[in-house]
Amino acid sequence: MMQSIIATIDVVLLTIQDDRLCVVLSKRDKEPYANLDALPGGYIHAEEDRDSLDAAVRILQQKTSLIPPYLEQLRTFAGASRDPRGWSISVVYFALVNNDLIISSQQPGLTICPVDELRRLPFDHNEIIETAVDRIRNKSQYSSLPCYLAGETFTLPRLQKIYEACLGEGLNKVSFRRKMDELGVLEEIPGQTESGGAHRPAQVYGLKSEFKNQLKLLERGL
Amino acid sequence: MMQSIIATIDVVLLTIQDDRLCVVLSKRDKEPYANLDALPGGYIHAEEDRDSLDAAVRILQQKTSLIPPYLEQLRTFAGASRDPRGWSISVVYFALVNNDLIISSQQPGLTICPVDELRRLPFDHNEIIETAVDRIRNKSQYSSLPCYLAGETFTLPRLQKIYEACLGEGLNKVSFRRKMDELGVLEEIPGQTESGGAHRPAQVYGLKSEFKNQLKLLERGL
DNA sequence: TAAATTAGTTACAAATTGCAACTAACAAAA
DNA sequence: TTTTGTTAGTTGCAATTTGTAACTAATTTA
Repeated sequence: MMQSIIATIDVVLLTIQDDRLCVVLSKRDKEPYANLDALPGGYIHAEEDRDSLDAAVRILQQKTSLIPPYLEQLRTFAGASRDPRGWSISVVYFALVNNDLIISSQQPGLTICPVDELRRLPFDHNEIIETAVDRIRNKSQYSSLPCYLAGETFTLPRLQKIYEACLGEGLNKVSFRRKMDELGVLEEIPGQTESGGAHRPAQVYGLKSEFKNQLKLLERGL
Repeated sequence: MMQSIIATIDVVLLTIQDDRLCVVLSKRDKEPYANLDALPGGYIHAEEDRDSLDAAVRILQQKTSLIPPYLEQLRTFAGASRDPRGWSISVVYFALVNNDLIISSQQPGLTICPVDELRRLPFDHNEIIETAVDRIRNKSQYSSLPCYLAGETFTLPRLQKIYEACLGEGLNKVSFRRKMDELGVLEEIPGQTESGGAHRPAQVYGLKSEFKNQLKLLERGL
C-alpha cells in the first residue's frame, strides 16, 4: 500500500533592505515548529488550487497579503526526513518584491532578515534559501530580474545598488549603465529627478510597461 | 477534508543521435495511456525512496536500465488537469546520456525521437520536453553540460557538433576551441586519434576525472 | 562665490570575439 | 609516386566589447 505523501508549497520572498538582500519570514501559527520564523508556506488545496502556481499565489497572499511583481518556481524539495510529519514534497517558489510594499502591508508576524545573517530555520529552509540566493545571483548576471526589487520608480544609482546586493559584488558604473541601456527595459520619467543630498540629482526611471511581466535577457552578462 | 494528491516522477532523458538532440521515450505498460510512448516515469515510493532524486534514479533504472552521467531536477509540473487520475504532482528530472549506452542497454519499449519531430504525447509531456530543451539550450551556452552527451572519449569536431545540436545553431570553430580550452575540462588522450575518412585524423579527448561529476561554468558564454 | 559631493559622460586602453586564410595530415585517385 | 580532395587544427588581424580614469554637470551648504 502506498503511504500518503504531504504536498506543500513554500515561498522564498526576497527584498532589498538597507542595500542588502533579505528574505521575508513568517511566524508559524501551527505545529510543527509553531511560533518559529520560517518560509511562508502551506498545503496545496486540491479542490481550490488549479495548479501549483495558483497555490503559491494563494498562500503568499494569505501569509503576507502581497501579490509580488515577480514569481517563479525555484525547485522542489522532497524526501522522507525534511518534515517530521512524514514523506513530504514542497514545491518552492521564488518571489521578488519591493521593500516598501512589505512595510505598508502591515501584516503581523513577518520578519525581514538579511540572507547572510540567518539563524537556523525549521525544516530544510536554510538550504532552500541558499538555493534561491544562488538562483538570483545567477539570473541577475544576465537579466532584468533585480528591477522587480526596485519598486515603481528608481534612479540608476539606486538600481545599481540593488544589482550589487543581488550579485554580492560591486559593479563598474559605466559598464552597468551600458548594460542597462542594452537591456532596454527602462524608461526615463521626463522631468523627474531625485536628489539624496548636497549634489547633482539623479534621473528617475521606471520599467517600460511591456517588461513589467516579462523578463529581458542579455546575450552577454554584465 | 483533503483530497489525495498523486506524487510522481518523470525523467527527460536526452541524447544525441545523428547530430540531433533526441529524447528517450518509453512505452507505457499501464493505464492511463497504456501502450503509448511517454516520458519514463512512475510513482514516488515513500517507503523505498529517501528523496526525489533517489526516486528518479530508481525509476530511470527500472525503465531504461541506465544510470546516466548527468541528472538534475528540471522543474515540477503540478495541477488538477494534467493527469486524468486527478490532482497530480510530477517532479521532473533531466538526464543526459551517450547514445551508445542506450543502444547497448537493449531495453525493450524505448524509442529515441528528435526533439523537434515529436508528435503529441500523453499528459503535459510535450510541454515538459520543451522546458528541458530550453534548459539545455541555456546551460550549454556557458557550461560543460554537453560533454555528458559525448561518451567516454571524443574528438573536438564531434564535441562541437554536440554543442551545436544542443544549442540549435552553428558555432565558429576557432571560438569553440578557445572556449573549450578556457573551460579546461578536457584532457588529451596522448597518441590517440580518430579519422573518419580520407583526411587528417582528429585528436581524441576525454573529460578530466575531476569534472566527471562536476559541471564547469564559463564567466562569459560561448 | 567656492567647496564638497554625487550624477552622468567621454575618451581610450585592454581584452575578447569572429573571420579568413593559412598549414597539417591523412586516403584515394591518377 | 604524385596529385587531389577533405577535414583538423593554427595564425593573424579586424571588429567588437569591456574596464578605467578622468572629465563635465548639477545640486546643497558654507
